[in-house]
Amino acid sequence: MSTLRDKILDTATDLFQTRGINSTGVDTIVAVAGTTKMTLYKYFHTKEGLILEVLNKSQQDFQNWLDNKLTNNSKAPADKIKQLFDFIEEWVTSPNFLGMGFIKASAEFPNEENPIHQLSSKQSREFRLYICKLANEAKIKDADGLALQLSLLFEGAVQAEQMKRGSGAIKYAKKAAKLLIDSAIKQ
Amino acid sequence: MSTLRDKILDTATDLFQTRGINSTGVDTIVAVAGTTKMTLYKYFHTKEGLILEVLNKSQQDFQNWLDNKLTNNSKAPADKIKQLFDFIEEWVTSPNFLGMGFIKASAEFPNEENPIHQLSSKQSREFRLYICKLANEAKIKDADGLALQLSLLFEGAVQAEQMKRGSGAIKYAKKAAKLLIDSAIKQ
DNA sequence: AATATACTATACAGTTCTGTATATTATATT
DNA sequence: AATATAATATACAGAACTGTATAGTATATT
Repeated sequence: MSTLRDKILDTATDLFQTRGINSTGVDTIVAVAGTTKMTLYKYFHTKEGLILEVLNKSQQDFQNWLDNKLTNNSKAPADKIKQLFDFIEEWVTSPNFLGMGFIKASAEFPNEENPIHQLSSKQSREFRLYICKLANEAKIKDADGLALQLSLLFEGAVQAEQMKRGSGAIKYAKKAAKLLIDSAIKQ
Repeated sequence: MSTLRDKILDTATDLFQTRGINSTGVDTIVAVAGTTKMTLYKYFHTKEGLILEVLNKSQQDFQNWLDNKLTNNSKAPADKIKQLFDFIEEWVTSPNFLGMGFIKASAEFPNEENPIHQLSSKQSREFRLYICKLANEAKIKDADGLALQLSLLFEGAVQAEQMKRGSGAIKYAKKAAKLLIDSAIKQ
């Protein structure tokens, strides 16, 4: 129920996204969150622990948001995968959008042995499996293949948007996704 | 003619890719390169200057390699764009592959005001324009749109491969590219 | 032989970083 | 009223970081 813990988590999430993880010191985090290091280290034993929690929460928030959007708006199971990129567009073009946590984290921690890298990799895999579930529900034959292709488009579009806000890349990713989905349905 | 300058540049390129840019100190670079900081700072006035040169050289090397592959193997201009992802696959699956410099750099320096971020963004744009040139030579109507889509697939596939080596993502990116190119040709 | 050039060795200034130790204050709970 | 809990304030250890100052060496060039 500690609101201070959440405040630290939210502040770190924002600073990591806007300044980078390695470029954000714990001193900055507590200063912006309006608390002290003692409190930060009480809740998160190490900076690495904080980073891992930030990544986990960000991913959960995104997945929950997306899943709610899909289940509330799609009637038939086949509609879900067709609407996927509509909601991704909504997410990417939102003024609050700051990028995808696991994409940036994996770049900052390129070593595959690193726990942060491993979590990023796991989150990427889980998101692909989520798309795969949608493809299976839509009775698509090569669900694995389509899911991988769509996840590539997704990560590419997010990457493009991270590099240059308002790039409009998501519009074309949407078109490409439509084409790939239609082609996969026909098979 | 200075071979020591090149040695520093090559060492930094490797360390930045394998350990991350912010996680690699100049002390580490000179130790691995077998020289001293005085020499490094003689050739590269700041660490930022070194980073910018590393990014520039990496991108030039990649673009030259790709362009040579395409001009040596493709007879008709329309073949070039069709073979693009064959050579990208060759590049990505090579044992020397360590990722795409500008993708990682833009994640480590997310601020759009930062010179390193700006160079990354410029390199991404230039690569897309290169694909666009190929699409135009192949007389594709919506060359801009196709180029953007292919660059998204490219960046997504590289991102996937950076996260997990041997992910096989490039195989499916190739299939998706084929589909998108065929669809763009028909229009 | 004298001199310029390239490089090395080393020490250090000044900052920033993670993480901890210590002491104090405010707020609930019993 | 007494006591546990939560948070603050502050200082600091110890390491790592960028960048520079100083002095010395090795190799060409004139």
